[in-house]
Amino acid sequence: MERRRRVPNPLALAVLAWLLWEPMHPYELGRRLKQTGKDRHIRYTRSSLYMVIEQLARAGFVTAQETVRDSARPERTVYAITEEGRHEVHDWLRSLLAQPREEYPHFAVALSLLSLLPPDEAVEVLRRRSAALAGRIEETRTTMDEARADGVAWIFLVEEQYALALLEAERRFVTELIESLKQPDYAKSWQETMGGRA
Amino acid sequence: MERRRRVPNPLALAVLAWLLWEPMHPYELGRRLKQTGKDRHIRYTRSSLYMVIEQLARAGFVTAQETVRDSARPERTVYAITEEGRHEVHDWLRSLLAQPREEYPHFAVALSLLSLLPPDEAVEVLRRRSAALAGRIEETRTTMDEARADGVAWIFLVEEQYALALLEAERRFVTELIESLKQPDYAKSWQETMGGRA
DNA sequence: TCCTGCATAGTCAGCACTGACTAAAGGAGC
DNA sequence: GCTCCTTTAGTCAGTGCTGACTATGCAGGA
Repeated sequence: MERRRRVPNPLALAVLAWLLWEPMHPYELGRRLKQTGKDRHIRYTRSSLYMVIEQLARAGFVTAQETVRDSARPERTVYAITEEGRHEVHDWLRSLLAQPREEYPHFAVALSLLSLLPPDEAVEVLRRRSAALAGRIEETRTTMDEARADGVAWIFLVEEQYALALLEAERRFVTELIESLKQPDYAKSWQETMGGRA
Repeated sequence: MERRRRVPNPLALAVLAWLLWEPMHPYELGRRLKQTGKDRHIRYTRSSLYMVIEQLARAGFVTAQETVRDSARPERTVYAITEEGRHEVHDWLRSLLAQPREEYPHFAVALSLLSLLPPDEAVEVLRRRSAALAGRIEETRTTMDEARADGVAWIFLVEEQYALALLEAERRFVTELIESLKQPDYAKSWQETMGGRA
């Protein structure tokens, strides 16, 4: 199906995409990722950034162009994307968009063990989640509104729109789940099967 | 906020939960994870299972009980959960349920780069995704129906229900996105800004 | 009787990732 | 002109994870 990528870390895709624009040194890349808020959807730390760029260089997707010593700053290596790198971006992007991947949200694991908790405790923690989700939904909406007010086109906000859709779906799910757990027959059957545990 | 877990891998939570039931050897644990389909929501391979159990033992959440040499099979070490382990399961479970974590779905990264693709190409790949999503939705529904027919209680299917809710939300999102991309003014503005690239 | 394939059970080398550290320059405050 | 904090820029040790490998028993066919 999907052949394994030479550098599977999604951070690598973002790096390649920025280098499509112009050559840059790692620190600059990191700054742009932060500034444009793209780091909200990618697991990003400075050390992993350097690691990933090293891997990209080994794979031949980028090349070290020059080592600049601007005035007196620590020296910075500027990287440029290669032809192979350009190809990789497009191929990877198409495949990520076309094929849903198995994702493993932590919440799903927790849900599969929900029966371990007494019903009232389960309801309590899920209420806390619901409130937290409401907060995130609010935040995301604000971010998007502000961006739109700054004239950012909708196409550059699709990933936020997607995050919002998922958050809202999860919130609906949690709300319904809480209702189900509050039914007296659930409490009863839980007592019968799990009540006598250590 | 959330203090870091000694063994953060979610597979560890599943392992501890099974050991709550009775002591077991690693291979047996793996078999049960597969049989009950819990491996669909956890990143699971045999090697990571052994690694995780080793980590749990170091952390004091499980202890090696005995090394059995049943007839002639390779010897198997049986592990039991400790008091600390029991505590960890409940604490971890509660915190996973109560606090939404930052998840980093690959699709979000891809979406943030959607503007790189020509509109008609974007529409084409997203249509493929939509079809794939429909397939998964169908599969999940079937799995759940079969389980229910076998008398499995709803509480043991919540994680599937959750997966279904997310899949359906994503499908709706993709459908709407395709419609937006098909608008002639998007093609026009894409031509203007991106048309003249390499 | 031998061979092949499959299920059981576990090990390990190599690489990826993270948190913590280094180090120099710029600027604020006194 | 001195001190201290922040920003810029990058390194590295330690640990975690994955794919590929090892090894044994057993069933069934030729």
